[in-house]
Amino acid sequence: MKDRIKGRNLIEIPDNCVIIDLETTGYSPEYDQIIELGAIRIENRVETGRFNSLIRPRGKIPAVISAKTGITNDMVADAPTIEDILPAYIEFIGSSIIVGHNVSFDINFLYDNAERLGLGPISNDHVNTMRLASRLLPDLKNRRLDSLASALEVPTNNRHRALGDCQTTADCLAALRELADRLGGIPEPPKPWERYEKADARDIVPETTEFNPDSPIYGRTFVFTGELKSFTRAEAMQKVVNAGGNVGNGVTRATNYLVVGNTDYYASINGGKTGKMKKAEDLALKGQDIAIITEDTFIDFLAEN
DNA sequence: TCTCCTCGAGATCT
DNA sequence: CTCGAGGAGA
Repeated sequence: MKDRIKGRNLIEIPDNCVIIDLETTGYSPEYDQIIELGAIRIENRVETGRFNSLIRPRGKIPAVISAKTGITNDMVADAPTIEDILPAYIEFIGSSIIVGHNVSFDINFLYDNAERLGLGPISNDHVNTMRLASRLLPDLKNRRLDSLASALEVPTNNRHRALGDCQTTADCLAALRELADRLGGIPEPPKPWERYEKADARDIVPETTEFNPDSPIYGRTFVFTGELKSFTRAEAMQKVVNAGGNVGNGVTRATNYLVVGNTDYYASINGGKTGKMKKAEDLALKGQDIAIITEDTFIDFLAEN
């Protein structure tokens, strides 16, 4: 891998920045070339200038790229070369914070071309709108620019042309700023354990409408305690409702089965029984149709479904 | 059960 | 970069 002395990757929504986008002949800064440069300067949240130029590469533009961008060999026949135009582009950017969608892609192309032409390292601090999207719109199905714009109700024009994508990114940045203001800031990324879905019985809904009435799970109400080995608690609850059973968070008069996972930790600090286990035993003594079963028995139930 | 870590895989850009 | 799996320690 190539070592680049780049600026800092910031998590913020700057009031002053330059939004950039490049069109290239491919994904590799080493083997592919820039065929269009675009930039929009933002000062105090207002556009104060833009830069746009097609670039004539050495050799031909691959057909797949022309299909994607609409940039053809004819269009760049009279365009300047990267050597002609890059100094002006870098001057336009100046020392501003650079903003872009997956901005490392664009910066890497700029960095390598600038280095090759003796124009010094591109060491500007930068903001990646894809990262902002992860923080502010964590439920997005994907983080492509189209999806981000759609979620933020930002119109997209001239997609896959440099200036068009700059404009889309600029509009998304403004919308993300509003969203951040509403949320009181940019949220921290979820901790690894926070990425797992919480096991709240009220959130579990069946994924099917066809149940087997002969299943030992059908029509019965399950509650879990301890740490399950074969699946998360949410997954186990899902399996129950998918088999026509019900789930609860705690042991009640409606509970038929208490499934016990690994309770070693509690066993080490308590009398070996969780509160749910004590309550289940209590209800069983009072004649309730409730049984305490192991995770293995529960798995057997699933197999009979 | 809660907290926190590492590792590999997948995503995104043209 | 983020996410999911899996494990360590309390």
